[in-house]
Amino acid sequence: MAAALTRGLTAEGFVVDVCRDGPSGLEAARFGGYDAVLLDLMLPGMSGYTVVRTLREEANWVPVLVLSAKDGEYDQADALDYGADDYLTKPFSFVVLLAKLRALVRRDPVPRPTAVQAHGIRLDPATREVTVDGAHVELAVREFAVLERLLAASPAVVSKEELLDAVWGDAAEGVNIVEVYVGYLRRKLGRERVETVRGVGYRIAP
Amino acid sequence: MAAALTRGLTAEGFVVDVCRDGPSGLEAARFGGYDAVLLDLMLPGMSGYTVVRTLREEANWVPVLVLSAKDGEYDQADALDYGADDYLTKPFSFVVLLAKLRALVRRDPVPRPTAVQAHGIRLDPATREVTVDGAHVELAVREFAVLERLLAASPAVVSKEELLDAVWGDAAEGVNIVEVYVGYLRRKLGRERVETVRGVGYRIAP
DNA sequence: ACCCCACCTGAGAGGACCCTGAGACCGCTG
DNA sequence: CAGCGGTCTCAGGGTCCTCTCAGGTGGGGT
Repeated sequence: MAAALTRGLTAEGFVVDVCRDGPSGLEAARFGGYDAVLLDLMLPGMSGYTVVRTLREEANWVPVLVLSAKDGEYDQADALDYGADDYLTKPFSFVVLLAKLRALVRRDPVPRPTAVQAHGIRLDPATREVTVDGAHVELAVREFAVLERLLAASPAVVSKEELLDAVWGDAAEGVNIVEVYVGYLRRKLGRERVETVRGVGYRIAP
Repeated sequence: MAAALTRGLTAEGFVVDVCRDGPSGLEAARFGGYDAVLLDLMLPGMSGYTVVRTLREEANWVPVLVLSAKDGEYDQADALDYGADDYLTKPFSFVVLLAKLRALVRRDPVPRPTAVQAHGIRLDPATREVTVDGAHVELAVREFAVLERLLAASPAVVSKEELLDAVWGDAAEGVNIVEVYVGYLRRKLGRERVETVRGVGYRIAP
């Protein structure tokens, strides 16, 4: 199959390198400077999951398109949560593969971590897990949403109005509810983690 | 289905607005300031293709996740080529939808306006951080606004009337308040940082 | 040398802004 | 039904920002 894909992609104008096992693919992705990686999940030596997760942990955001015979829905979700950008199940159409590949290459190579992280606070949108300096913290849905917004903006300051709009939507009443939830967050994360910028809003403490 | 999705996404902490036809959806996407758009291809009034293509032609790059009962391979390719960011075919798994949506939302971090800087004074509008020769300085909202204006104009001189108009607006009373706030700034930044040009105004000292 | 006027500043009133405890409401669970 | 966790409103109280005012200072023109 690697040979067939190489032929097809080359005919479409792509320049293709092939690796035949996990470790060598990881090595190539690390240092090859590729525009995109086409990754099979079933690899000798190292699973595709491990490859993509390792890359992301190393802050390598090369676009990864995962390719697999598996088709359980949770496999897709898993691959995406591990940091893959897109997913194709075999048997797949070459036309679709081309379209997805082009879409990936078009994208800006901006860092896209699966988890948001700043100043000791880690938040994983997929698993709803939040840790502060490694310690696990339980958050309610609203609290989680507020923290997510603050982390996404960090180190910038987020106004109460923006938080209100992002978390409560247009039907929001007043900004006091934001103050209350920031209070809840401080109680759970630690008093100093969320900083008030008087007259402006809140931010994650540096 | 819209109701079911709204319920599910709301439970996950998303804020959801629903539009039931193409034109109203397009309008909402244009002006709603959304983090992402979930778009069905089969819409009354205007096809989803048209919606996403129109948005892209208007240079609106809001992330779009297309959702459709169609499953021909060319539909997927078409949607992606029209500018959609990702694609899901019905019936789809809610877990996968969530994963894809999160991947889209975290894609592009908000572009931060760059910091203003002049003669040892650095001011970052996003983080509201002000440093003088590297030392951090705390400023109130009004003080910040005055300094921002002075820095933006630097090395030019800014008249009191212009500062008054820029910071206090039309309802301004007298220029003495400007003098008072320049005094506050000098106290915090250092006496020599803001220079008085008698009869004209103020400027950042060279 | 003198004086006028632009500018500076300390004091203090008032209030905007923010935090928080108490409690109502709701849906879920045992 | 009682208990509980999550959500939200409300009012009281503390902090510090904002602005006014009046008196002081000094530059520069005559």
